[in-house]
Amino acid sequence: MPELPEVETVRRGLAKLIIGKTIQSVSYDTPKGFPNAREDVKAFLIGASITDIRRRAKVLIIDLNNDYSLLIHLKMTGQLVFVGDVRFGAGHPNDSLVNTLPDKSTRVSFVFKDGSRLYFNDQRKFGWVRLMPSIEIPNIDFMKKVGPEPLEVDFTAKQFAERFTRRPKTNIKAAILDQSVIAGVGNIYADESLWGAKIHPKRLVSSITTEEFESLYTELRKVMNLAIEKGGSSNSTYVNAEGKKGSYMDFARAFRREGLPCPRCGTIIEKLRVAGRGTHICPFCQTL
DNA sequence: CACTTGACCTGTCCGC
DNA sequence: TGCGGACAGGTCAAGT
Repeated sequence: MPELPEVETVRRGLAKLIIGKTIQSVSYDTPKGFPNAREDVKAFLIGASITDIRRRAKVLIIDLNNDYSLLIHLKMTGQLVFVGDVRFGAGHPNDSLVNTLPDKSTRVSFVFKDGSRLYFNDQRKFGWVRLMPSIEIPNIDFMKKVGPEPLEVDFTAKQFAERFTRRPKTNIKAAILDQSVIAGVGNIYADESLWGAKIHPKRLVSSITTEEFESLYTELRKVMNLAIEKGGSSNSTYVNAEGKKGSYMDFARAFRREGLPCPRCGTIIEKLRVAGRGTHICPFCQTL
């Protein structure tokens, strides 16, 4: 799923909906949905209140008032959906999804003291939730190796290009998907930004010029900011914290547009496989 | 070591 | 309709 813009959309939605709420009960499947639940997580969760919701790369961090935090990764099909009042039932202004939860892909359910609920749904079961002391978060392997946040205001094009020097012999698409190079980029926004910068995804990193890195930096930030503005991309399962889809796909220029004309030159967009992922390019604008 | 490929799961879509 | 295979927003472990 969910890449940086989708996770950020969920974060913003949840921040408005659940900060300050107190957990009354929690249920989960183990070990898939909640791998460390065996460590008696309920003792730390029940009675705790949510103080903040942060994001690092594609990981959501829900801070509790007892110095513990929940880390959540949505992977491909994860959803975090808040249901304000289950008594509304059919006819509630929210999308129908909130009226049908929990369902067979629900992996973790939180019930708050006011009766509202938060569901972690994940069709493919790749996602996870973990509880850990907040102070230990920076020490986990992922946080130690993950690259910089591309939308930070003080993150420059020069810093962006410098990050890629660690992967000189791979192709640019594999490098931009590598979370240790840049945080939060996934398949959609890799394709969209490479199209914007007119760079073929199979180009070797070592062949990319300074000007091309500057263009890729600009396009990536533009595309991700637009995606956040549009509430993310919903190909199939992605929804925000209120169960609603994002509309970035209406603005996509290459991703999943094979067979359609390039918005820039009219050449038909092609689909190929790069770094093991479906990849979409304009064969006229993006050449090897 | 750097890089690439398969595995993890369930569901859907497409061709026969 | 049914069945098989490919594929899907991500990341690891295991291969080369």
